[in-house]
Amino acid sequence: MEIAKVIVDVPVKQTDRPFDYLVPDSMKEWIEVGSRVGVPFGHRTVQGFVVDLVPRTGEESFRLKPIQELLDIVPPLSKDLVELGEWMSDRYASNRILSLQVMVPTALKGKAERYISLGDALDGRALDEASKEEVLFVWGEESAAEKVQQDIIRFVQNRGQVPLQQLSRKYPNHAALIKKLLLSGVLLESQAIKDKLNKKTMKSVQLAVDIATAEEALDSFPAKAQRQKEILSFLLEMKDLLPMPLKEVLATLQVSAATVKGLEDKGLVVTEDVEVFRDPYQGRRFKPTEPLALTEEQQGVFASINGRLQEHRHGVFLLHGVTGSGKTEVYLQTIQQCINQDRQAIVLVPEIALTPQMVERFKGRFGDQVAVMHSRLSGGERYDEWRKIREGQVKVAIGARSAVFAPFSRLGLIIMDEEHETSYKQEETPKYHARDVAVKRAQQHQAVVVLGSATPSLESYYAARSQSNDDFAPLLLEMPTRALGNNLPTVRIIDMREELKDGNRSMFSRALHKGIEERVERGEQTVLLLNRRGYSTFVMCRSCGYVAGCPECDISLTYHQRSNNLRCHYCGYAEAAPETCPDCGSEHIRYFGTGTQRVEEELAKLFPGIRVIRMDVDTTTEKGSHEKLLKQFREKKADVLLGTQMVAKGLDFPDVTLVGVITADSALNLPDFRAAEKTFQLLTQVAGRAGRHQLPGEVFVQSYTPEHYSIGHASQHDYVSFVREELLHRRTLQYPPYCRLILVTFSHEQLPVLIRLAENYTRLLKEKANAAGWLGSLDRFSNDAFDVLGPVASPIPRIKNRYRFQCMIKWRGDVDAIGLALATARYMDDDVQAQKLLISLDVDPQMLM
DNA sequence: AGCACGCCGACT
DNA sequence: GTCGGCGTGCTC
Repeated sequence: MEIAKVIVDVPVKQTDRPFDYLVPDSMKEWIEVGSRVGVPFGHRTVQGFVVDLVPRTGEESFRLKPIQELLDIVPPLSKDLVELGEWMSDRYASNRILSLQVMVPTALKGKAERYISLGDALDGRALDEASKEEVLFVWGEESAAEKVQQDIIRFVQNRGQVPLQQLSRKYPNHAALIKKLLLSGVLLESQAIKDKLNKKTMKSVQLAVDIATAEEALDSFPAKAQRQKEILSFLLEMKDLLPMPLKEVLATLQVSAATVKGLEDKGLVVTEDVEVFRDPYQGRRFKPTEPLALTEEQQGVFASINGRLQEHRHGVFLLHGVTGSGKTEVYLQTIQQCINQDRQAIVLVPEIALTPQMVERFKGRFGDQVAVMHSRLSGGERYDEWRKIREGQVKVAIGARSAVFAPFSRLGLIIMDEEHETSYKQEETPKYHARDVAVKRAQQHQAVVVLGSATPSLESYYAARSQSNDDFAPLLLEMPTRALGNNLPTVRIIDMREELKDGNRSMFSRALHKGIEERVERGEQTVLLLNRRGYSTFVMCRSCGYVAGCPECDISLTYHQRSNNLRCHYCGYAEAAPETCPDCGSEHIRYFGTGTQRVEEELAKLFPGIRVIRMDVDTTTEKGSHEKLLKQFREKKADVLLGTQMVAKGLDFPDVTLVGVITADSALNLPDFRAAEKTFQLLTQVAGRAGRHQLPGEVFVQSYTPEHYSIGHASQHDYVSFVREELLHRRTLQYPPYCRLILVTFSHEQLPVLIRLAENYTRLLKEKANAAGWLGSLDRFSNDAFDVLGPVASPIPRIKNRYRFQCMIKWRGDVDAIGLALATARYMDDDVQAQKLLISLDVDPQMLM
């Protein structure tokens, strides 16, 4: 007999440790590390994951409870994923259960359901014979309730087991009665874990006898059952594709289900429920693609990566390639090598719904060996794609952040495209960065990681260049030229202050205006980008300066045209859009922030008859709408594609010869040390959208701060110079990559309490760091450093009526900053409990809000 | 997180 | 005298 260590699904720190359970003999062969189980926990049943199995030692085990149920035949997690989960919990200060849960589809987050069955107070005897008197005797009740009691008991008896919910729904006014029946032992309550959704099945037809017998039967078939004969001969023809969905048989042969039933009665075929995989790409055809001949540059990069792959040795590569340099083809051919080794590959993309073209290329090359993990898939679709991976039906998984956990058993390669994207960092617990998880997973599997980008994050680039960072030091590979040999487009920066000075108050500069005009005349296309990061359409009164804000969060409300209301981004609060100022009654209330709708209106005014496709949150909420809009644009059903960031990513249209950025600098003023980096990345990326094919491209960037180095270097396509300048700033201010950050956020309902506790925390942290001899070394150029800034009010100082303060830890080298930050939070457990303080840690934060 | 146990107010 | 309010503490 073994003991299983189980992490239970109760995400609080008191239970954030393994609990011991006996493994019943019946499950002995089936329970593994990574199994999902239902266990009795306190007075209820909860779901948990087995993280270890140890031999039973004796005395202690008589106090242990046994595992109640095993929830899957194939364990959803493997040993290496369980280890990875533990690593994540340590690294990102997360509960163990949350780290494990994030690795499996949400469909497997089961919850206990209560069931009612007949208890032994009736001793199994039929109700009519024995129990009527007995039951009544048990509670000594009379007539009125009598009938209902009998009803309930019969109901349960007939079904054996009834979900409590169902029973309560049927007898809504008799909760007390049910309770009594439970107490007296007539009814019995049990609990079992129920998954969020079931496997989808489909009625299918299969031969019930072997081929020879079936053929024999076919020859001697009674003449009057011609239809049945047709079916049987069809099934024999299709014998390699059995079982075949019943629907398909009926549709192909134009027969009815009754005919099939006739065959079934003869014992020649059977119908059965066969598990089907929902395929979100079903019926879609992907143009097959053949490997392209690599350029010399691509060949060199491919050789480096493939060399390491063939050695079955872990390695990380940072592939810095300009837009259009053909990174994807390198990925594809590397993956082919990986598949040839009978190993599997993961492809990570920032947000898969935004890059349908990428999916098409992978599906086109590898067909149904590819599983796609979309954020817009339904829970069931997601689960099915995941099972294809777990059950070894596919060789390649492509998806966003969480695809890094794709449960492959022989992982050979992880590719992360657009490595610099912030969406790789999860903002909810566990706040992991897919890049770091990818490196860790690859280490476990002796696999290769390829980080690709035209604008690598400063962290990765610096680590690659200096080769000093011991955490991970990727090897730098460069692809500086475009694969098709065409030039990067000319970028022209337009000073909007000059435009204003010359009396042009429109949002389009004269140059951009002329550019669009020319494209429309020539039948070429234009992409217009509105950089709205940190921007929103807020409501302000021009008379008194009133700004509509959320009553529970200190943040301005966003105007939504479609529903004509104002909404809070953070808590969902909504109110009707005012027509007059609620404060002073003035009618001069205006909606600010240049929305895409306003640009669209302006375009329509300036260029009568122009066809515009607008792509923003308003027009892309529907499933598949994104793809649809892009398809329309590709088919030249519009002259202009107008949108926010989402138009900048990975799109490739042959007839786009002009890209316009309406306001390049709207992100530059944000309180974020990465503002310049983000601006540079966005501009570089959008500039890469133009002139990728035969036609030469042109890019116009409108800006109010054209002298800013991020705009200047982006216009020259000069990543290296930008990095040099940006690194100087980062070093001066001591920001990543020269140190690492931990953001500690405190929240509480009362401001004074919050401030006191936040200050306590910071003071404690400093004391401990001081005692360890770490503190204050940040300014000096020492290898080890630790410093704490704050506490200060968070950039959003109140959310859902809780005030927020934060402090920032900067550290580097050989100090256990994460451990210390966590230990200090634990030290304040009493306050957390008694004062209802919340402390949250974000290791290596991407957003400082 | 749940859920039970436990100790003090407004009701038959 | 009882129903029930939610504070406190535990869960293999």
